Amino acid sequence: MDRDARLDRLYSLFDDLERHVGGKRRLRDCDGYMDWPDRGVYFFFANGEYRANGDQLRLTRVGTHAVSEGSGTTLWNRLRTHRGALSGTYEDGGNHRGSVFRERVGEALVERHGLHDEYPQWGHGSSAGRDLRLEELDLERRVSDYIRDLPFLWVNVDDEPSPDSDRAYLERNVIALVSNYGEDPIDPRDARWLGHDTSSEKIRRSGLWNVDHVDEACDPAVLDRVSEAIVETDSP
DNA sequence: GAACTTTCCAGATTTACTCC
DNA sequence: GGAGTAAATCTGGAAAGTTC
Repeated sequence: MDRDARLDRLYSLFDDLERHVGGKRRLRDCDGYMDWPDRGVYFFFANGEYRANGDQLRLTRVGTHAVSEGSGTTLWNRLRTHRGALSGTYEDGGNHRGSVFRERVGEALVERHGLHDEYPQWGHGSSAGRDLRLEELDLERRVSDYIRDLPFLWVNVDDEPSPDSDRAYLERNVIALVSNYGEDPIDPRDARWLGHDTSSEKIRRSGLWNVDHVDEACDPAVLDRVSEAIVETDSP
């Protein structure tokens, strides 16, 4: 099976998954009281951007969590980090220093709109004080707007936290399969895709908001593992 | 050292249960 | 059904830990 055919099967599996869980969700419509699996892999799709075949939304980011021994982080814990704060001091903002997805989206917004002078510290360091975070709040809100509007799916993969977990395997190999980095592009990104403005060559060339695994080879067996995971996934 | 993930904690919110 | 209470869960925020 060539890469084209594998991608067709992957997206066909996403169609199955969507039917299985009752449709894609958006983070703006989700909360932690929904019945999320404790652990899993999530797939964000581009909003309004379709594959070359014209009827399937284009995958834009793959992620997971609990890939360290002993980790207790849940799937929702990770998703809400990407979603950002709903209320409080940083209402509708978030913390891009806790979510590389947020950081990369914000960085691309800075590039696209020439905001370097306004946000010189964006992405610098692993924490920031209150004053700096308030200065960055407007951009955090724009990032939240962008991410909360992306349709996403997830699969339940609840094995023990470890770098060798099934979650890590799925994440790594789905990224490797979809990535256009070093490949003849399949489903090339729309010219308006925000990721074209990031400084990360891996994001621009892979067509994904991912940096890790975009230049790796894909194990074809991952498609069977995705199929198995769909069966184990319930609607929240 | 940079990039990214996980942990911790205090306070807020929701749910479940009991009693009237 | 409504009020009160306890338990469970979620939240934002900050910083430490892990991996490469």
